[in-house]
Amino acid sequence: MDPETMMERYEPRLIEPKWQRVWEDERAFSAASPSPGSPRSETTTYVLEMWPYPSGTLHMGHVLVYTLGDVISHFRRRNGMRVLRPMGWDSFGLPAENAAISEGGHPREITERNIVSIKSSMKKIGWAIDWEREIAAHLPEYYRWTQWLFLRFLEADLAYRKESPVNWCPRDQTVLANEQVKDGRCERCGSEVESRKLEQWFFRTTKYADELLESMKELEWPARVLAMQRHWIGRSEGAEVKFRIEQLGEDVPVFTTRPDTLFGATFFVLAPEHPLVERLDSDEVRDYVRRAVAKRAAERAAAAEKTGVFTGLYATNPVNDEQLPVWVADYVLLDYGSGAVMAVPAHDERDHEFARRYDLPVRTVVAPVGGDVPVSGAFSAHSESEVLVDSGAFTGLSAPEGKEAIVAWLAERGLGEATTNLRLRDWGFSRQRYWGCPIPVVYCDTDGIVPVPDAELPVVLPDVDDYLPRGQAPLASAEEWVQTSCPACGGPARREVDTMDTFVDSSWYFIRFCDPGNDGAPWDRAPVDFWCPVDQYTGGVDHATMHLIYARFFAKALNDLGLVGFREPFRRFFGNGWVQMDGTKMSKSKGNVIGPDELVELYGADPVRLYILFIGPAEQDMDWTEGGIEGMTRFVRRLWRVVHEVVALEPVGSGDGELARKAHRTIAKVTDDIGRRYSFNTAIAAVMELVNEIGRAPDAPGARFAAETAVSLIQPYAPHVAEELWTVLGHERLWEQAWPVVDETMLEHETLELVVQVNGKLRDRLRIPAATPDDELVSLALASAKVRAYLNGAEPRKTIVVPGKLVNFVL
RNA sequence: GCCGGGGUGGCGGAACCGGUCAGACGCGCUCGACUUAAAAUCGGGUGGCCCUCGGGCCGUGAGGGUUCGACUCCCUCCCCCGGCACCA
Repeated sequence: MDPETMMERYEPRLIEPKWQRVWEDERAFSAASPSPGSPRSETTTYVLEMWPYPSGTLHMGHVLVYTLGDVISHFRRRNGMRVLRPMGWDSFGLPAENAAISEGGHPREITERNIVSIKSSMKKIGWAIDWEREIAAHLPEYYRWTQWLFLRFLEADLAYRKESPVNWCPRDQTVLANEQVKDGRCERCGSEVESRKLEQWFFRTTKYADELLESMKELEWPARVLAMQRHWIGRSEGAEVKFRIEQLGEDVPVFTTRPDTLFGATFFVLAPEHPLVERLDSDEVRDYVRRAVAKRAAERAAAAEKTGVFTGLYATNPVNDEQLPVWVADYVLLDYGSGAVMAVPAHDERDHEFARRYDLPVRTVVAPVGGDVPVSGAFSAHSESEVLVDSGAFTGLSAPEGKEAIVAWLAERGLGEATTNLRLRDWGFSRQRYWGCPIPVVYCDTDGIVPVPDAELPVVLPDVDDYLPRGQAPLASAEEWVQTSCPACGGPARREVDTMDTFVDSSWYFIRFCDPGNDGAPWDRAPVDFWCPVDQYTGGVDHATMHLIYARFFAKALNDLGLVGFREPFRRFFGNGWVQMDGTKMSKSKGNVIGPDELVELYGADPVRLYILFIGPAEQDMDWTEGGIEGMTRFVRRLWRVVHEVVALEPVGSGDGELARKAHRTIAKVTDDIGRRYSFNTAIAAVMELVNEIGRAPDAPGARFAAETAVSLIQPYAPHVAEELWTVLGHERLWEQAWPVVDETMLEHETLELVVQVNGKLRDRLRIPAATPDDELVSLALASAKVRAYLNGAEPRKTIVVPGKLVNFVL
């Protein structure tokens, strides 16, 4: 192909590899480490997207999230900021292990092969990534420090081991965190989750529950994500009240958010799994419990009817010494509150339903002021404006006063106290699988749980022959590895064979990026203090109650351990939507799946990058269509042509005409859309408008300025073609050029359209000089023949003037 | 049920603080130019209804309201998506 033709046609295959090579040679996007002691400043910025799991190929979701991050990082760099924008691999986890099981091979080989392939795809899209900081969770030089951090958590009692009922996935043969169970099913494979009692490792996430809620107000995160976290943590205010069961010699605590209704309690309920239930000597109760426990959680939740059985026991209501029959019922959950409730059927819907079914009394104790006490047996929802009735010495108090007074009365007598309850559970992170970070402890008959000394890290994941999960961790079969000596006494000991949840790896990876090569510590404080916390984090909202809570927990814990200087890891978070291809119905079996590699091959990286952000608002789900990408190719070609036309015609001067004004308005719009509004689609539309206008008058004064502006503004989205056209325009190194600056005086049109309304209806539009003083607008409007026709000689009752925009006459 | 987000042309979407006949930008469709022809490209048109071709009326899920003026604010309701769900 001769040079002439190359100049005339847009050829992504030629220009994209060319510029990718230049950036690599120039180390254009490598973030230099800060010099010792250099302080973090306003112009330091850490831009990060959630690191990918290295599955075989990229998908369009990756294209969206990393292009988004790319636009932000280019934009910030060109606005004079020093940008850290790294990439790494969340490379431990089940898919590689499952692939090893079904196809043979080692998860490590599969993972590393995938990394090579996915990285090469990423490079072809031309993302501005600092590849010199690449890290991977599965490498010993990374997981050594995951283990090291675990040991610090263990020392600080932020990690502990206990037996507890856990979510068990029968298919993946492993424990799942609560966060990984959706609708009673395994989030990953969809199997129905079972409950098992196992010894497990936990992180004490609940210790930070209050702070996790409280510091949300510092975060610039989408409301939906914060709402999800708030609900997940589920803090509720109430009281713990002790009910004595004399026959068992026990004080049984219950949690209630309605201590004001204590006088309305008419029975008492224990969860079927409650420890006290085991002590009951009744065939009827044992039989009921067996059936209730056998039901899986999902079935129990879906059950239409609440069921239960009377135990023959009575519990004493501490406020009036009434004897309440004790029932065992499946609607009470063991793992919330204390696993027992006081039942107030008049003021709790569930208790009411149960009371109706088993014909238990319903006693109203809260009623509207001055109103009638509801008919006995009715259910009444709570209202803050109601007062206590039939409540002994507390009768007549308002509901909030009653709450306070009753709790105070209980507290004085040691019968209860104000407390809060959480829905959040501690994070169980033991996994009975192979491809994860080994937990660095040993079990010794004499010394119990003994941490592996720091000097012996990493505990290297040994090779095993058989990854097939059998309910015990595959590592248990590596007998030589398992047998070790106790670091404390030197006697025989066995290694922990469970591995860590991969969310542990991803709870601290963003810190490691600041000091990726450190082999003496997980990180040094200086580079971390310089870059962290992450200023702009981007990823899927599906991680709202998993990764995004775990990482926040880690930041707080690491800060308390004195290891980092921040307590929130991600100041701003943007949650991107899902990408579907042609209405989700693409499938491998139909052979109509087109991946990013083929699209880049077919259309070029720039049109793909542009289109993924042009489809719609990036926070919404979107649908990729073939037709849409072709439109984007047309736009890039039009830009290409327009720039060459402008260069050939050599329009004189920057001009102050409409084209230059349009360019300045576009700068303002694009800057605001990218920098403040996260409105990536409308920024592209604005540049399209500008290019369309240049195309209509490529020889007009200001055309050259407008063309340069268009190329400069589109660079974060389409860096290859922008760089190429920048050289056509006679410049170089666009990626490090300052972002265009708006001339405020150029934002207005030379003339503007004055809208004239009569009674709010548009009746005429007048083109007037932009500089027309406001007080002349009315007389100009009145001069309009059309307007006079509508006024019909009448004097306007009222005249509204919006400067520079409209005049409205009200008759 | 509770919490969060939405309902705008044939389609994706725009309208940012209540103010330029709502519909930017793009897709699709359509007419035209170029071509032997097609593709590509370029130019015009494209919310609905009526029309004497000047324009008129209606129109942002439904119904009310506030306002000179409402896609935008308030009330009532319907529908869709996401999260949680016997959480006491």
